[in-house]
Amino acid sequence: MQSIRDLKSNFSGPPPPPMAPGPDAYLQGNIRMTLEDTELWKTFYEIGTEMIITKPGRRMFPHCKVNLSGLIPCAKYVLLVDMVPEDGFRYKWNKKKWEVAGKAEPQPPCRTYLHPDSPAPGSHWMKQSVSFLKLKLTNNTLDQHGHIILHSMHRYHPRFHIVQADDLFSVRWSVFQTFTFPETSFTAVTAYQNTKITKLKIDHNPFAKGFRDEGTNKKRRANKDPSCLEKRTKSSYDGFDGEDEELPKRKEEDGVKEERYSPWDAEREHRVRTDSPVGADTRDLYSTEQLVPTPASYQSYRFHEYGKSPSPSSSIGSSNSRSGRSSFESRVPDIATVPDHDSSKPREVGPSSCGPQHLPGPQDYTGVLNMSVAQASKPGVIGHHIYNPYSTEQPLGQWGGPGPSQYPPPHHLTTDYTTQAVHHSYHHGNVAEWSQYPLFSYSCW
DNA sequence: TCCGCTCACACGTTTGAATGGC
DNA sequence: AGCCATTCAAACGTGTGAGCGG
Repeated sequence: MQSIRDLKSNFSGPPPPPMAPGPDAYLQGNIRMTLEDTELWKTFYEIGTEMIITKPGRRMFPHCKVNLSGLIPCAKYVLLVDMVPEDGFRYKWNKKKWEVAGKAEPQPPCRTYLHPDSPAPGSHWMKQSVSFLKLKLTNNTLDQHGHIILHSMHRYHPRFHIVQADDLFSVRWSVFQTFTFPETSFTAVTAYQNTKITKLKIDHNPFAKGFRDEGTNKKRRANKDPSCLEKRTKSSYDGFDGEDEELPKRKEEDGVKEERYSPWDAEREHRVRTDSPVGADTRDLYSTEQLVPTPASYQSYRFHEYGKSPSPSSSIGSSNSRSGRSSFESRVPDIATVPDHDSSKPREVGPSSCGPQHLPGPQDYTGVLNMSVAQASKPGVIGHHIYNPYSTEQPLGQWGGPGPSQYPPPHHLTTDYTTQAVHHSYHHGNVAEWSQYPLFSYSCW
């Protein structure tokens, strides 16, 4: 786990460089990704972000929104997000802080969320921030809607992947550039544990406006027994003396206060001393870039110096993604996307140096990528295959030690094709083992 | 008894179809 | 006929709190 001090230095680092790179920036493969709403994310992170997971699926708040630069304007890219366990533990909320409550449960089926605009030209991704608003988290391991499946009381962080690929067919042959942001890590919960998080969510999430104190939601509260209301108000905000004005005020403070990490203090120390079920010796496999076989010439411009990354967590991590190539060839990713494909939103159609751009509408990759292009909510469209996480091809237990059939030779990535390893934009002390959390579930390739 | 999970609920936001004016 | 702005209802997203089960 990254130390608090390290984190602080990351948070208080220099402001990101301008998003518009120089004309030759992309020639150097200098793809950059910055997280939006970092102040908000940090505010949550300082307290210990929690994300509700429900059976039907719940959006994240704050939701993931990133800015991209350094892409080749006319080359097409696919954007993906998956969730990676922070460690191998299950947690419990004990009064005012999180504590380790044992080993993690077997990892649920690995899901990857495909941004609905994918694939789209680099100019499309760079012209405005890219939002993953509709990404949903669920604890339903039988989920058929393509939501990302997580375990409650476990910690995760989102991982963003940029793949240069003309279509989803060729994703598997392309180079992945992977980005993570330490402040986006969170604990998946079925009900909020830390009342400070509840209040933060209510204060910042417009959908929760009805629960704010400012005079709204009178009807609901009026129906409550005053004593209960008092009790709730007292307990809910216990220890959180910040009123609405506090947050903007805090933004003006420089850096991050160490004491705000208190929810994790004990746990952090514990984890440093405790062996992760996934093993600690592979932590340096947590690479920024996950490489998939591709012609060498194709890669030449894609590798870059990550020290320049504008990520708030930019630091030099380590190492190559090592992999066996045997598994990627026969598997396809389980890619999830939102049911309501945003194909109706304005697309990149204006003139550009790339010539006319036609962003594809929803495409039917069924049978090719085995993706749940989650039209599940639309009767009549669901006819095609929807990924079954519990098919015989994928038993549970990814974490506890996958069987050979489940995880054929170490990785689907091979050093044979990696011209160069690129460091991750940050390094946790005990991040989940990379090999255990491939971009795409092995069951899907 | 404790703890985690599910569900119904009330409330607010978002979305898109319908309508009317120009 | 076409465009734009407004209205309105349905769908959706949210946290709450009671109840259930291990």
